[in-house]
Amino acid sequence: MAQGSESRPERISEAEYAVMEVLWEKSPITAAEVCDEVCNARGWSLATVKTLLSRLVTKQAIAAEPEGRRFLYSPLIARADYVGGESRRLVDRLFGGRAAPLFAHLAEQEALTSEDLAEIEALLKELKQ
Amino acid sequence: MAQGSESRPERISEAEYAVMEVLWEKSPITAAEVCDEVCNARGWSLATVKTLLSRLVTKQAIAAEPEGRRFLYSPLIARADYVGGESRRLVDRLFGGRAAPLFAHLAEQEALTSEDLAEIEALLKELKQ
DNA sequence: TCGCTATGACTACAGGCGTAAACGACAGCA
DNA sequence: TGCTGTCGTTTACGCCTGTAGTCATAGCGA
Repeated sequence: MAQGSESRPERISEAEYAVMEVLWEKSPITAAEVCDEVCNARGWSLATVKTLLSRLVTKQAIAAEPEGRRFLYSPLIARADYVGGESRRLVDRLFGGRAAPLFAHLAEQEALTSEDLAEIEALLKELKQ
Repeated sequence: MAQGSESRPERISEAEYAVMEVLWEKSPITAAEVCDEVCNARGWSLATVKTLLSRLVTKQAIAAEPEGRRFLYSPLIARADYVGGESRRLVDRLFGGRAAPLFAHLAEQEALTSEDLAEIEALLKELKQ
């Protein structure tokens, strides 16, 4: 890890993640626009979204650029990075870093569609060459 | 929602999970024995372990059976259930329930050892018949 | 120019978590 | 029989999270 001190990705909570998803979908956007996307779905008020945005700014997960008298928010961390990090965390924590057991679990739970299987198979083929 | 009230698996926090791991490894055991296993590794005092055990009992994740004047604790939920649930949560939250993208991510991050690949391949073969 | 309105900052508060000390009961030893 | 050490229980407390209200303010329309 070493030098990555100020880039430390402070943990993003679940509510915050919902906001991030909107920004990843479309950015830069205003707080009101974010609210349009999630307030209904989650039963939030605009105030809640603003708080979450502030916290994300503090955590350096997003940037706020002044536009007139309001802000336009954009993600600072890539979706792939976050998702990758979380996946890794889970695999490390629950499966000792090994991906195969995770896969076995999903298979056991029948959480894998035949589509999934086909895609994974294709990926495997790709990885092997 | 309705009826599923008492079977609701209350969320287990990360610290609690560390305790669960000990119980899954060996049970029933006493609080002191749990402490032997984790206090050093996590820098906890016995008191902390006791608190976590109580909370787990409240959450009905473990059972406390009186033995003399102390308790022997045992897991009430299976490791596989917990692990499976958490995996599912992650896949749902981050990948819309699809396992293939998770797999793709792990592959991209080179989080897959060749061993993993072999195992997954074997599993795939099994699943296909 | 003056009040309305949209906007971010600040404040709030309850609940969960991490960590632990204090307390009270009790069993065993002296 | 009284002390002491061992248990589980209770209480504590600060931080993070979810959720939201209030405040000051800067423009915009009248």
